Amino acid sequence: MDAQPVPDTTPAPAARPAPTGPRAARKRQAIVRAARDLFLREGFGVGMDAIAAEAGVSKVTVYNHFGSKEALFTAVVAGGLDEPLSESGRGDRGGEGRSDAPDLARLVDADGPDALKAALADAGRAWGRALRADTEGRALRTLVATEVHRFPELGRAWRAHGPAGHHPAVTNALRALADRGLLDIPDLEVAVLQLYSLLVFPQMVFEQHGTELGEELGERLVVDGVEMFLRRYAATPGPAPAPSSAPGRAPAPSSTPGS
Amino acid sequence: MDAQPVPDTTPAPAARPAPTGPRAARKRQAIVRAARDLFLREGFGVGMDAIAAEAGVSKVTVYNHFGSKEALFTAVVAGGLDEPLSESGRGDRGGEGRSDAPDLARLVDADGPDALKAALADAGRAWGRALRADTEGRALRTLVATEVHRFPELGRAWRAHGPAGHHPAVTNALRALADRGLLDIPDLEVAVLQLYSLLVFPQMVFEQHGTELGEELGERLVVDGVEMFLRRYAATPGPAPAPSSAPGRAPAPSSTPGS
DNA sequence: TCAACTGTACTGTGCCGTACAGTTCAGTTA
DNA sequence: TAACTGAACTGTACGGCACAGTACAGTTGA
Repeated sequence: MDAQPVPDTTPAPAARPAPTGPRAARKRQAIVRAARDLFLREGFGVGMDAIAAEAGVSKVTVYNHFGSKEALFTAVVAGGLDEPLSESGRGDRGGEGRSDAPDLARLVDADGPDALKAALADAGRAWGRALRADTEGRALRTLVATEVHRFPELGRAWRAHGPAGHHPAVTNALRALADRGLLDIPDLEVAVLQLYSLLVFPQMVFEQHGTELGEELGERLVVDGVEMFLRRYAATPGPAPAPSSAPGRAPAPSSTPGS
Repeated sequence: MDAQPVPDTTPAPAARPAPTGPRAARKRQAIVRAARDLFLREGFGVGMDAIAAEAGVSKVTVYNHFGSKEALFTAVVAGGLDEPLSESGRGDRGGEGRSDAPDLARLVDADGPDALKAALADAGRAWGRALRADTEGRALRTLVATEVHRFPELGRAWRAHGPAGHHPAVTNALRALADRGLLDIPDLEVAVLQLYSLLVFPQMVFEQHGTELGEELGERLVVDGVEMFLRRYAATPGPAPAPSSAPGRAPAPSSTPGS
């Protein structure tokens, strides 16, 4: 739009300095909430009047808080990305269970092959549940995917919330399990991706295509995926399990798990 | 919103009967092509003037062929879905290689574990290449995902082109391999999905998030994914490999999305 | 020859962003 | 507690712009 050489030294020459105060905070939150709902439901083409009306706020107030529609959009998206389903109770249709993140502690604390298998399957089910409940997140992803070319500044926050979002936690969990001799993982990065591939990616792909991976098929995929993952990475009980500097705790697991 | 009793009995009272003739066909094709390019690059918000200009055609001609912008959009999407990268040579940036579909014949004809492993890896690489080259398809998917709520008629064709697009071919290939005793697959539907999960879904998920699964990491995933798949499903060489020539156990023909 | 196409100018509409006059709220001082 | 004050908010109306769709007279091509 404007290619004027705006001096960065004067960030807001004539721009209102953004309202402050307790009431302003309430209004601002209402605006962001309404804008998110409408953006996710109608797309970026929704009008500012509609947003202001939905927020119960005058359109001028919207422009006093966020200088432009694009600024509002980026604020909404950035905020939505960092607030997966945070405590702000969305009374209507938001996710009910707090099962957003699977219990990774149970994973690392697994003290045997059977517990590990159960913990992995539970993690897969939790991921599936979280994905299924995260309608907003899904809409947000597709919305950003289409509009990111017009808002390059979103690229960073967008990429940060890609599939590598909570990789570190899972990576650490798998590494801990490998150090304890329960798993034998030659390529940790690949193993993490494979775990995701088997347990969560199918649902993501199906959902992105407007289809629903059925409940029953999802369960079969989780169970069989865990089976597959463990058949590949479960440490063999015989030889020295942990080569790294891990506390050499003899695991003594059973033989290869049955079907 | 609108509850007006529009008489459906007169579907096209004054609508032009759509131009015919050899010239009209050329123009029509040019319009569709330009519209697809612009829709995929700019989104549905692109102007009709821009589309007409890109097609080298008057705007009136566009409206003579397609009565409205929405009709043009649906025509473009429907056509684009059914023409993945068909022979119509897209000179500019379209996919170059004809590697769209991996060589499934080589898969079924594999005469041993090593050949099977190589064929699977090659299939994975071909899928990755096809996905990487299919920029249009990716943009089309996200575009439809965002606009499908405004064009419900697209839902059917959309869902049909989900991840289960070429499931049947792969399913048949795996079944043939199982019948020949090279694989031991208890749940065929799950096995097909797992093969996809390991070989192609990672790239799809990363691409949908604007990230790029690097070439090198992709190769590691293919190699390791094939390893994992075969470790799970390779028939044990010792005992009787093939239980029977009949499809041993494909009990769940549940609502598989796609044909 | 006649249908299809072109170029331009036009109407109408929807929407972003702003101006302005009046009103509500939150904190401060007496 | 009560009056005061200024920032924040409201409602409406408007400028300007972009765009969907049309009218019309002239031109091209099978």
